[in-house]
Amino acid sequence: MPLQGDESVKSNKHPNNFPSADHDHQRCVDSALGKAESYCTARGVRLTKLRHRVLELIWANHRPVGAYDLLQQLTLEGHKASPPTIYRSLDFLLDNGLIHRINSLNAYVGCDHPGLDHAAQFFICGACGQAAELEDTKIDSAISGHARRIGFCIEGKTIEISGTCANCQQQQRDRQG
Amino acid sequence: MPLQGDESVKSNKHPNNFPSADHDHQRCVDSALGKAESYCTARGVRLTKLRHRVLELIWANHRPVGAYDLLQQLTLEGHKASPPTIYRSLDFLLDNGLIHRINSLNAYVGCDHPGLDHAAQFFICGACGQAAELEDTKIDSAISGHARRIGFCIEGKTIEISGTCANCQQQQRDRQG
DNA sequence: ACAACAAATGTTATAATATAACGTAACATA
DNA sequence: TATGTTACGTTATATTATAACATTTGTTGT
Repeated sequence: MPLQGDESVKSNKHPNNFPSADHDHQRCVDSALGKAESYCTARGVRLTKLRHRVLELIWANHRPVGAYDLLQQLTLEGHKASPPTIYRSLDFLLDNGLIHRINSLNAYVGCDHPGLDHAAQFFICGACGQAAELEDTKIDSAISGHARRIGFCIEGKTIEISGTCANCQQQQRDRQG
Repeated sequence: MPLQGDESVKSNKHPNNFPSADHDHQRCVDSALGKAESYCTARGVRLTKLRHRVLELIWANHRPVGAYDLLQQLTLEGHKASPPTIYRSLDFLLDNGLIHRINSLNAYVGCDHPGLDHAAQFFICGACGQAAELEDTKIDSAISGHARRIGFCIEGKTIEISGTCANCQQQQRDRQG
């Protein structure tokens, strides 16, 4: 049986949408920040030092993070910030599609593919706290279809599914026996 | 051509899910409150005077209403209420499926069919402020299907589509042309 | 380089939403 | 009617977000 590629190379593609605990997260961060930089350059908007740092803090992991958590982080780093500082950065990042707001958590999470006008859908694990962004065309077209039938003109979508991800379910089974 | 039923009888069934401005709203209220009462009796939980009144206030129209708006209403009625009062009633109503919370608005809206374990989906019109609850099985099965494929165990769903309803689009066209 | 304007950030105060903690009253049941 | 439970009252405070205005930083034209 031939080798099917080098299995020792950790992939950042997560077949179940949730990153494993041991994935190379630095690659996620580098990729996201890199894309953000080129995207802002291309659009002629300024990813300032502050905005860059806030985005980086949001990308600390795959968990949605609250505005005041970010504020605290900045403060720990010696940046004497107040709420408007962080909310303005969040607004910029939201406007430019670099992050998403999770309404059910009042929290913010990084977006991997800025700029695309994508209908974000989130699966959010209550156990590990991670949020997986997807763009399932079936979900999207089911919604668009319904909107069309009732003549509703869509402007924004909030699709947030909470529950337990496959990884955490497995861990819970392991723990129980 | 034969008559196709009495068209002078106003129906509370709204083909596009959004109630028309002139619908007989008292029927919505009576129906909802009636169902709530029997549902609570059946389940052996107490729809107290306060809870009943809060539910009634929420059903004042089809617009999601904020906790502090309800509080103000109660206060105007001479009930010296403070936030915990209203939030406890809201919690009760939420727990018993008599209302839903609209996460994207931090607001609460009445539910027409309590008790059913239904996956609520909302279309929310930014023009008239009304929210239409639906249960589109295609949307729901698209989400369930995706969850199954990634092994995600669903606990709760937030599906809130914002935009403009057909009625309001028509009004906007009338106004312009 | 400099003036003039625009964009971003700093700063103070406050709004809006929600909960903790503990005391009192109402209700249910034996 | 004693007893326990459920609901409600009350005070204080937590959490999330924005308004308004001052200052700094960056950009552009000259």
